[in-house]
Amino acid sequence: MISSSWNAKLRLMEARRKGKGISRKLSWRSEEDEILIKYIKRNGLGNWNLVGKNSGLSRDGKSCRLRWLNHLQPGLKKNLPFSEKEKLVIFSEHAVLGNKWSDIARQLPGRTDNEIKNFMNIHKKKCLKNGVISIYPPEISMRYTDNGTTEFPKIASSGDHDSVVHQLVELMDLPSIQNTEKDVIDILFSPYLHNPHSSFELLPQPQLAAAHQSSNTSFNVLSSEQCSNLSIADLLYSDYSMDGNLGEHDSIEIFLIMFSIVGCSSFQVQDGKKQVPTSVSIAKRTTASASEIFDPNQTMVW
DNA sequence: AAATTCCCCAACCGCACGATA
DNA sequence: ATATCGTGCGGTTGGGGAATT
Repeated sequence: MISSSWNAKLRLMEARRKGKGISRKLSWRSEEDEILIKYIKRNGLGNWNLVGKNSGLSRDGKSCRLRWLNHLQPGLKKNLPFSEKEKLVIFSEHAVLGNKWSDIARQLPGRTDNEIKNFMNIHKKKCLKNGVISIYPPEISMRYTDNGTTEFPKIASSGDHDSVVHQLVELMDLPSIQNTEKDVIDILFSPYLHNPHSSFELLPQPQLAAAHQSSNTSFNVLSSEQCSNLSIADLLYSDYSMDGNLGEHDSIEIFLIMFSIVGCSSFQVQDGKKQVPTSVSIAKRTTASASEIFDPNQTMVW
């Protein structure tokens, strides 16, 4: 067996020879793969830290685990591009689950979470580059827009605000309230604003505005017109945030629902009157998924 | 042909969570 | 109740090959 410390030395020397200093990332070599495979065949899967210590590899348990799961375990469809069917599953699941890569991977035998994550990240990047607003194919997006034929509840968006809010209250089975927008927003928000374990980060407006200015990648600001053409899933799971003045006829229902799911960094109630929020920013979603928030028995189905 | 930029993927990092001592 | 350990997850980074200049 090749001494692992000697291996490490060789690689260090190689890195120095290349003039790049010491690399932080060390690619796995075929000899290392063989050692790991042999070790697991002999000892079975168990304590990864012990694998790191006892296999003779100069790798920690985490690194061994990752290598095994993503590259060495049997049954992986390595080097096979995603089929169209697999892509559809990814988009479809992502539209519902968001960045729950491991959950999505469980729907696709032979695929790993890392693979799927890379695929979606590259896909999102391409969409952004090509000016494609929706990251989902039309057949997926359709399910989550109010023009779609399924699942997502329809609310007349052309109605006056009170009627829209009233519909929303009925739809969400909210307790009887005055049905003003402010009341609705208060109710939708309260679990997140007052829950110490809330997974939503609420950015103050100036902070978000500063983030917009200082970053050209992490925030992609959409006009409200663009927003109203997007599916809910896009709004939730792509890297968009919204910032801007909402007009009278913006899709208030989308925003109200989004407030409840995503969290809203700020809204204004002007002159104490009920008003469509005039200045809205949506903070980035972190962990909770829509299905965790809504009772599936309720009218709203995702 | 050489230098530079782009892009993809593998590897790493930090954090959260559950089990156990 | 608390500390520690092992595991799993999602976000991010860097190496290196491909494409472009």
